[in-house]
Amino acid sequence: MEAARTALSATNPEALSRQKQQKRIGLKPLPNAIKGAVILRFAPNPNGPLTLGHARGVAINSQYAEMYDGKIVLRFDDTDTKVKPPLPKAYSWIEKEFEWLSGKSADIIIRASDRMPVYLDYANQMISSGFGYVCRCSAAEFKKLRDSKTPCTCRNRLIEENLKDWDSMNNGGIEEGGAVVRVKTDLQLPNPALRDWPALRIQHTSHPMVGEQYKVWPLLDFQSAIEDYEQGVTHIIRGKDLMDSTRKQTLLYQHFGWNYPETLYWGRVKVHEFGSFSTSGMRSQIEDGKYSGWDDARLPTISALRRKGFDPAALRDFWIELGLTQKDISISMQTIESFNSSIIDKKCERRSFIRGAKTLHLDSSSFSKEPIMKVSVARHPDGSEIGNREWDMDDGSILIEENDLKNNKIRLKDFADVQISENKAIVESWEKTDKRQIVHWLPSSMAISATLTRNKGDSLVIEEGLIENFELNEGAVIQLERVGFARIEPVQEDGKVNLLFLHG
RNA sequence: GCUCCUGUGGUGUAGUACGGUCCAUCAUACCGGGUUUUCAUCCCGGCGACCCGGGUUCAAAUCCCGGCAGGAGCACCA
Repeated sequence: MEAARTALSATNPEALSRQKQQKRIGLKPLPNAIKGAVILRFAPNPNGPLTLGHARGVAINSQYAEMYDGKIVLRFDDTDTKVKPPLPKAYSWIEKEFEWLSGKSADIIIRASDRMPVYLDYANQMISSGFGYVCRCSAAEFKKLRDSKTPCTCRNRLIEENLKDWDSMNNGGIEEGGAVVRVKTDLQLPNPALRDWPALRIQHTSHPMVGEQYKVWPLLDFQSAIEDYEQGVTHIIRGKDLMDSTRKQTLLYQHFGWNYPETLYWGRVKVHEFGSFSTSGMRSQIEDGKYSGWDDARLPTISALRRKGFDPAALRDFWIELGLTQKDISISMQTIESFNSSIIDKKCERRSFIRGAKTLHLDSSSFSKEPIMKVSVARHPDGSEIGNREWDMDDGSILIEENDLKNNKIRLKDFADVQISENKAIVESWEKTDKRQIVHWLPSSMAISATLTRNKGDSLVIEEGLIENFELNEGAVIQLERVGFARIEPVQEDGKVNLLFLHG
């Protein structure tokens, strides 16, 4: 060690006196990014609303857009009508969710299905120029040929013949599965996924947005590549499962003489509590009635998180802290919740919620002749939310949780030390005099019945209780004292208050 | 099978391009303590990691070689 130091002091003395390592804050710089000239895109399939996983794409892309004064394109990749067909309502849901998550709407919004003429035109160019061809082989036949690096018989036909087949693909003359358009690549490429990859295929099913006017639809690798070029996208950030897609698209760009955008990847994310996010899986389970809708509290959708009361800034902070690593990771909702707590705690008012209520009669006779009529407690302990909640004591009957009756000397929070004796709570002191347990409570006259729903794994647990009837505004996120955060759901016909548990 | 990616504490993450700043950053979780009229918040302390093996070097988390482990793609899905 000493020898190393002396060697160092001779050759590289400044190395001995540098600062301690700090953690980099925020996202690392984008490669080759010019401020003001960055164009990013977020391209979901509108087969359902956004999930927690999509939030990563929104958060990171919009953060980079902000860092570089760039633009962000929201593009609906809706070119599949069979496997993951578009859900018409999802388009506007996604636009709104994007806006909610990023705090502003996308700079440009486009639907691939509206851009079909562009894609078909490029496909036509590709065939006319000879770097694309119509392949009539079945998928299975082609796979065999591809694996042995041999061209299929369709590959070397004349351009005129290809154009003729292209026309009949487009006018419905060829059945679904009867032909695809392939991009010519080097068949000796070591990566089998890249050899003469398919760019467009036939779908005769009706598209929910544009109907039956197109018989040929581009696949993701082609549509996305063309559209990125058309929009001038400079940086693509996508999952690393799409690495081969980048390589395929780069080959296509070479044919067209274009430069491929800078591309960055992230790894797969699982959340302990939810597993992975499959929009189509959720969709079928909602249709089967297993979940009440996309905002069912058990689902990892943005709509469910929003309904529970997550703050979009917490979601953003969380994803930006995770950054852009290519590692496959498994994270816990607890981490997201702690981001959320730190944002919402200071602005959530407190309310008392009593489960398993036990009625006691308050006896303050040894302190005052007159019964106590009013109690005033803070909306928030730190005064971040200024003001008080005014409680009307009425006949002096109060409620506490049965669980809190284990001790017979307790402190009613913000009120009095009491001794429990049968059904009486006898006031011993107004001031806090000892270390006895502090419990939350409520005058009976302030109580209104309520339910608290929380998701435990894949089930919903509903607790009945009584909530403090003081400014219960629909949609507000409040902190139930000694319970946790919850959001007030729309009031039902029976007047009952429904609370949806957020987290502790 | 072919192709590609990734391995830093319980979970994430910084540092790796150009080896010394690193007895390795920060957060979260957990444990302990303090403040507080909530089991909330806040504060303090603790805990605990460079996948393995070689090599190069005065010096390796960082470079090289070889293993091992995990993940992804090879769809007429996105």
